[in-house]
Amino acid sequence: MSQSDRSELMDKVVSLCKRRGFIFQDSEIYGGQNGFWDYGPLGTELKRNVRESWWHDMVSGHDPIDAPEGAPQAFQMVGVETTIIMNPQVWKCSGHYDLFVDKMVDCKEAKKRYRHDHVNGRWVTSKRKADGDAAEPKRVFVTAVGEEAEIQDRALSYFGLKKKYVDRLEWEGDIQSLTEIPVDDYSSVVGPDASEAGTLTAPRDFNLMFRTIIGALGTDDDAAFLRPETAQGIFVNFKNVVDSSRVKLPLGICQIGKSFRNEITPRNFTFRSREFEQMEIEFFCHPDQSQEWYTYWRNRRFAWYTSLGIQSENLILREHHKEELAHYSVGTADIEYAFPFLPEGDYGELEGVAHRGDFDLRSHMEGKLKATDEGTLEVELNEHGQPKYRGSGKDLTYFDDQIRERFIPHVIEPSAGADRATLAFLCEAYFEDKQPDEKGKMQSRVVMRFHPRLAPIKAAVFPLVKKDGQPEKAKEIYRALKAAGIAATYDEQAAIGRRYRRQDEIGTPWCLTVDGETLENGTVTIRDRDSLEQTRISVDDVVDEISKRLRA
RNA sequence: GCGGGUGUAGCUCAAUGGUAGAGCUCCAGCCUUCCAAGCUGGUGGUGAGGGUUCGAUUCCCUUCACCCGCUCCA
Repeated sequence: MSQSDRSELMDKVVSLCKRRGFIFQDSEIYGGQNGFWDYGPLGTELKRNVRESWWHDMVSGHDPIDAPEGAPQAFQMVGVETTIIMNPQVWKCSGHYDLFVDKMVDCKEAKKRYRHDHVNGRWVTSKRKADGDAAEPKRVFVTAVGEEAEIQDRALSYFGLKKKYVDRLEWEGDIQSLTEIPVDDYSSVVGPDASEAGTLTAPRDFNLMFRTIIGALGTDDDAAFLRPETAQGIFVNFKNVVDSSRVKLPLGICQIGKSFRNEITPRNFTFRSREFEQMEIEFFCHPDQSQEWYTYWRNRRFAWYTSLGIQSENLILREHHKEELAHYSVGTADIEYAFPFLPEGDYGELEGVAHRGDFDLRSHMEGKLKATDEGTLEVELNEHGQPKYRGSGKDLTYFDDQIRERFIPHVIEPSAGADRATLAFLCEAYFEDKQPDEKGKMQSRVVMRFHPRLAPIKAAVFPLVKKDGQPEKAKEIYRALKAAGIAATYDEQAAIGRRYRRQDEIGTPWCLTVDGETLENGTVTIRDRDSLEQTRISVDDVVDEISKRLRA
């Protein structure tokens, strides 16, 4: 598909979403709200089906007695539902607080990130050794995260001067915070760990967590945060679940819920939203087995998307490179979909499957961890030698009474985006074909080819004509379907062909039509959305037949 | 965050410094025995705020949203 075809396809999906009530811009009558989206009646059903399929396939339908295909052994899966606002200490220990709250500048050369207000510097002019003797003097703003002496060292090193030539540095003004330097001058700023000028990005807000206040009279001291991921609610409840639920490792604890991130650039329809829903599993296992489980979950989660109708050529499993990995992660793979708003060959993340080691449980025991130069983790200390953020101090280890061993479980985290999955299913389902009309002329048709499990409406019931007792019979069938818990709709409006097309456009897999024969022999036609084939079945078998096809 | 573009009915698109039109959709009826465009009627709109003007959908400013590129992606 060409680039313009892809972008046209995306436009059509967005347009259909609005036209048929899948997705609306949030607060649209007030001009909208960047990064927030609402689901309409059909979108709500679709997303519910995504969530319910996930919950069924991962939790409620899971068989803990025997090992599923490909799994190293049998395991248990349970659910929790934790709060959006948690004790702020959770985010301090998880590491989100430090990363998510301040204005930061990044150094493209040193690949480091600094708090904007922690970087200090001073204007200085001198000749640069590297540029040769004939070179003009340069004026730069040399910075360091420390104090005056350090800035001088940095300047000497930038100009390539030995310490005894310190008088060749022509200082100008006092030490200033980087916050006082206009961004236009950043091409002359030498970053704290850079060898060249101009490697710092403009300062950016990293208030990526939404802040709120607890208590009606709350002040900033009562600040709290909306969770940026549901995972921490699982980690802090690990001990509760183990102690209360007669569960053993290996164990998956699952949660579906809203999360909030103040994205810098919300874009691409619902793909990057500021309020979004996650479907997360934290899978706890013995450290010796964690590699096997990591491989298992990667493959299992990939297969989940294809089982619900995503073509495997539109889906990739991308293993992260070493440099991409968080410092605690042994491995991470993204499950990515070829969204049509991306260039050909590019994929967008639906789900990340991360091997997180013991980082999370340890952080909540000991306090915020940081990586050492040797690549191990230790508690980050403040200037008094105390933990920067104190952990809970609770024992979150696990005792395995089979092998009589106590250990901190390792965690495999398959973390899926419910809205991203929903969007992928929408894009994947969109299809146009040509079908003959009543005169045999070919007409274009828009059809959403949702997997029946995901389709917002499973069956539509029509009387062929609005007379001869057909509507009454059709309504009976419609009510029988509803009573059986099958999402159904009834429509007697307009010509039969038009009614079929309306259902095609919202992805209803089957249409049942009452006609003259129905009243004679008690059969109706059942029409398949994709093949347009019609067969006759007994009215009495309708509910069973639809149920059977839904399970197929 | 920066630069460019766009914003008229549910959708696709017209038009104009002087009463904003069409097709499709939708709704109400008629007609209709299986795949959208037969008939009649109807609902409905200039993203928001301000300015210029006798009068602004049109010109100007601000703002919001969306799209594209850059940046970013914890």
